[in-house]
Amino acid sequence: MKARTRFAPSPTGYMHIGNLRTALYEYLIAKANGGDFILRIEDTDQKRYVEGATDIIYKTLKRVGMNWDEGPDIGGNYGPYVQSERRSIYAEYAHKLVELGGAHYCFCKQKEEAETSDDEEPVEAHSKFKDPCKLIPLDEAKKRIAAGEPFVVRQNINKKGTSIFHDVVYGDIEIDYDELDEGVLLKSDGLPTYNFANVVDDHLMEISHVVRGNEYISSTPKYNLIYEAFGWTPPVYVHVPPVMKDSQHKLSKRNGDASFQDLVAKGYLPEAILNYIALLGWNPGDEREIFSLQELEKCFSSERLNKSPAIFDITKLTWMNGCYIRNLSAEEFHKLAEPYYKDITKPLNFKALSAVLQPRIETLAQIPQEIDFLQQIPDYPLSLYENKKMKTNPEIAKHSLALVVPVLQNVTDWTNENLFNVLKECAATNELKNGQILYPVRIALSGKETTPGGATELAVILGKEETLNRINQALEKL
RNA sequence: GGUCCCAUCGUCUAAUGGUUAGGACAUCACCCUUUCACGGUGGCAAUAUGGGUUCGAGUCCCGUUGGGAUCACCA
Repeated sequence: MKARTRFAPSPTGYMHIGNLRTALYEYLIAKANGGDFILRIEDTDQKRYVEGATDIIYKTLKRVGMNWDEGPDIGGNYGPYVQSERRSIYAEYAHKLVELGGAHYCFCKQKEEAETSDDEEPVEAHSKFKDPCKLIPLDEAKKRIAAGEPFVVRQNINKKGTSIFHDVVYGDIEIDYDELDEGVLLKSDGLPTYNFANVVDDHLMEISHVVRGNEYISSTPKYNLIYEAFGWTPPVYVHVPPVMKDSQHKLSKRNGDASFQDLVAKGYLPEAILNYIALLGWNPGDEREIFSLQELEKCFSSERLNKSPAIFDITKLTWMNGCYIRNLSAEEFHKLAEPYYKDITKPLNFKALSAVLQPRIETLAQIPQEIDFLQQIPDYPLSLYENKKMKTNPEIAKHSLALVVPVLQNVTDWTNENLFNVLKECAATNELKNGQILYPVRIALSGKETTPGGATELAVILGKEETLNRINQALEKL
């Protein structure tokens, strides 16, 4: 049987890395056996709704290539795919569940009111089978509802003993029914809680595998009770451990941790981010680490999912991003790098610049600091010309640069290879070490101790005119 | 606090009860080299702890410690 999985985010803001990883695993479970991946928006909490959040969800999934087979924007046979549009469905099933004995109507005070009153807390009473509303005969409850009294539908936990369920990641889990709360299923605003909407939707949409954070483990028996009351079959559960910021804290937007779009803005490639998070809690069983989404589809197995939390390590992501950057074709890289050249108004050889940058950077955001000297040469101290290994100092530099100027003026084939040969020749004929020519030239062209590319590469990027300008400038300075 | 879950290098992780406990990132050293990178070679580095079971335990069992989760008209 083909798997059907769903990604069911609530539109509360940015795309968390942890959520994206959950979506990835859901997508992969579906695609690993040719199944369908469904997108469902869980917007039953109107207080938390953020305008534009669904758009971010769409864009992110599309950007990483996780295309959904059914969803709010493209429809499908199990719609609607937005929970707020399914309101009547939940109400119908909630009332049905009451009839089936799986829930009851409750007229108790709302939580906020209860907290402000100084009497004892009715909230506590609910958790231990003491809800007075359970004793209200169904007929009477219905009359009160008909009379317009506000109500919620609350789950019945009548079972005793232990509940056992199987989880793909954690194995068999036992939880005592006494630990379960009789939680609200349908709120007084008529909208369902997650606890209820999920069960109803997952069943109606024929979801086969439910992937979610392991914080839901302890409430899973409650969901199973609802499935049971309706006579439905529960899905296969895949609870995944959280993605951590450090050993103590989850990665979370609230703590200001990076979201997917933050990382993209910091110069990380979506493909690299996806690849990295796939490995946060999963491994292929061999030593491969670089995977495209298509490759993951082929080798993913939920059996290899890890039980323990994984710390998000930006350093390793950065390394992996560097791998992806180096694997880009020169054209692809140039296209991605170009926006970062926007502050340079000089007519440089930008293709050559990209070529020199590509093997040297790990994130696109590193570009500006690498190329800051191109627009304008910084004010640098003459001591930069001092270099033991290159056997050079300001005096030698002055001598070398003076020799180089007429040589370069005669060069017509302004390529790295030719320039390198010409300068080496210049060194040889003047009985100088290569470094004694090349090092000063590089400093003269950049004013920096370290640069992306060597002297001749910089010369190609700057062009003949600017190169000679900068060398002459240096000579004056010396 | 009750309950549930987790525990291998600093980090991500591998290891049918039998391996010199493997790989990757980071780090260090060296090589390559027109600086810096890239690339290459090598080094450092882990089974939280105490008991069992077993000829043999990272692996199975129990305790301890540490960490996380959950106990909402949030998801």
